[in-house]
Amino acid sequence: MAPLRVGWQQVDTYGNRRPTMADVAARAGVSRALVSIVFRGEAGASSATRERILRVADELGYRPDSAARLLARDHSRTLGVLLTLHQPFDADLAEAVHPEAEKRGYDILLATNAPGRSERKAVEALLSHRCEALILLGPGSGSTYLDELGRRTVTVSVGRRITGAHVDNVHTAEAKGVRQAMDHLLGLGHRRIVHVDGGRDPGSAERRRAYRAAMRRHGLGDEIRVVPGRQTEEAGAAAARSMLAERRLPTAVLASNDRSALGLMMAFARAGLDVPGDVSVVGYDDSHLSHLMPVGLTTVRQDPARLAEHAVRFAVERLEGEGVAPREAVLDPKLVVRASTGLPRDDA
Amino acid sequence: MAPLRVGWQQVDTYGNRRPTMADVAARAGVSRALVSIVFRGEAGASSATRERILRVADELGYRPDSAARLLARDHSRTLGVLLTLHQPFDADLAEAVHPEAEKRGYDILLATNAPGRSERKAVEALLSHRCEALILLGPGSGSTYLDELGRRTVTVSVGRRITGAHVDNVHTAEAKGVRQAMDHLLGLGHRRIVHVDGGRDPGSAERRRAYRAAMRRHGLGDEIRVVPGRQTEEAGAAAARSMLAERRLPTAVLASNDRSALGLMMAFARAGLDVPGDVSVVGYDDSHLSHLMPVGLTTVRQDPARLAEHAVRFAVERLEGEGVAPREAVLDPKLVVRASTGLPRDDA
DNA sequence: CTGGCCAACTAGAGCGCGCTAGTAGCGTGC
DNA sequence: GCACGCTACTAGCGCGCTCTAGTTGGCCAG
Repeated sequence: MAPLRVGWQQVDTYGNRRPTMADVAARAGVSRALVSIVFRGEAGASSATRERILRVADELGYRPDSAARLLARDHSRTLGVLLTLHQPFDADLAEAVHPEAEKRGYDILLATNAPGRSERKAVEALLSHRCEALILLGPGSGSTYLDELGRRTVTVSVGRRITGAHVDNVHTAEAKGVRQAMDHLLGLGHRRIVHVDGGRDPGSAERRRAYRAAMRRHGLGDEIRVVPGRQTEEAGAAAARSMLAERRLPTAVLASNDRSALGLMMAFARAGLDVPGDVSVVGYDDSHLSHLMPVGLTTVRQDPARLAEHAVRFAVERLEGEGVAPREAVLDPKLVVRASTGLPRDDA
Repeated sequence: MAPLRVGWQQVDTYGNRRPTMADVAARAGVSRALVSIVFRGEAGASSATRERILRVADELGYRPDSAARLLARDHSRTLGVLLTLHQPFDADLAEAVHPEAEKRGYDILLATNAPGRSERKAVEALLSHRCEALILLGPGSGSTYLDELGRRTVTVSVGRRITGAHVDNVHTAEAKGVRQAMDHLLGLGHRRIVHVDGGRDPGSAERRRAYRAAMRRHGLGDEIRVVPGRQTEEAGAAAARSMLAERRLPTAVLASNDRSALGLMMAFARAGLDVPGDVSVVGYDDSHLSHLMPVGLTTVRQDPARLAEHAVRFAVERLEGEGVAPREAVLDPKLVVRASTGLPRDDA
């Protein structure tokens, strides 16, 4: 005798089984396959039948089951996105990825890394859900792991350039952005320009390097000063406090991103310093806060929509084109001058 | 003759099929069922076999397939979380939900609503992935829809109190928080206190009501003034500008949340006003920026960890306990006094 | 020696879909 | 008249797992 399955699955609070394709097919008087055709939007059903099936499905409250779909399909048509919830720029990116993926007929699955929840774990979760490609927003993992990952799965790194790994890269030309910012500061007459570093956060290494290069190019190698930090308001504020404590206030600060710049400005304000009267501040990202700040923040704009567009395109083209090699897209950033930068103070 | 499946599924960039339980079983010389038992951590395998299976799985790089698992299981043990990426408080909550769910053996699936991507769509996505319960962070949908949803699926609303719908509610005692804030302001001698509203954003209605009640209770019914807004920095700044334009500056402003308060403070600063010298500002949430602000923000603290804990507990208990009715948890907020509030200016 | 019990393990249906191979029915051209 | 093509539809396997209902073998009591 056939074994009977006792526990029924997927019941609502009334104990009703949730309807499946078979239910719709039975009620519409057609085969399951035809319902499948209709729901996939494929050719092969007359418009009359199509409408009837959709009507019946609606009556029953039928919704396709992603789990079953994922399992049965040759291609899951799902992109996994890894982000850090607390990075507003990641939110901008993730939001831009959505419509871009939809346009190409792909679904999105989100996973987050947070303190206590490692990036690897989040990636494993995405892969276990059959994501065909991964879009990693500012991944923190080492390039060895990412290389391994990139060979298993189509992988795109956004906002952090991964060298020597089998992954697509999409990022802005950090060096170019920093150079614009530095030229702007140097043009105003600043010499004692400090860089508040972003530590291991995405883009930081490139920005730091570009700062150093710009200083040297202008014969200011001796003035190079990098204050350690991270891409958070807290770190920016801490950096400001440490500069104040050391009584070595520069005339200008180039922050690793807007959040750090925001922290800097807040701490300077607390100390009674005027921006840009006493010290100029430049950020990076052009987050939505930059133009709201009491003193509008001069910053380097990155365009999340275009970054997202390239990321999705790279992923999809590599999934669909046979044997396409990983590529790199480098977008041009643009300096946005607002009120947080001005002439150096007199005593300097 | 049996039809042959041509397209193989889930291949890596080398064209290798990803290993399944059957592969592990074959290599370890056991049945698939036993591998399943081991990976589910159930009793019924000797520790020697257990270790061997895990070793073989590791050698092959086997990872369980969530899609298949979801499909086969009686209970998916998956909670769907809906959030707004751009709300930092949602990020705090979502981050706190994760470990709480894990502790109870549940998985998390994230979905976001964004401009252009409706909440319903996000919810449908979660349901299609077989989430057993939904944890909605500040849901924006109407109670009719949420009621319908709550009867189909175990649903918890966090941060927004939904009345008359079959859902669990977890939120702070908004009235109590606002009352504390108002008592603080009134105690300082403020009378002309304006509320900058959060519009339809979560918690706004309760906060607005509590503001009105507090004003009336102190015989200040005539002074009640609600400036429309939203829970964003932009809206706060706009509200500040409109107050300045009307030349009717209150002595204190109670904002709907910290983001709005931040916008207010920035706009006031731009206008050359001193906080709290010219105007006091109170926020809501106690986001991590509150204590970094140039002038520390007086605000009402909500504890995201405790909110998350209750939300997960409600969901899980209702899933596992038969016929448990939806409940409500109301957590006590706490006023945190910092530097953004002080005595009313003299002319008032 | 027999029977019973338990721990360790296996067989195989089925979750809800996608997809290939097939069929039925109906013009259409010669 | 028949071959042909085309549209509209169906049959049924298999995706990788879970889970019920077994089976097997070893050990011990009677």
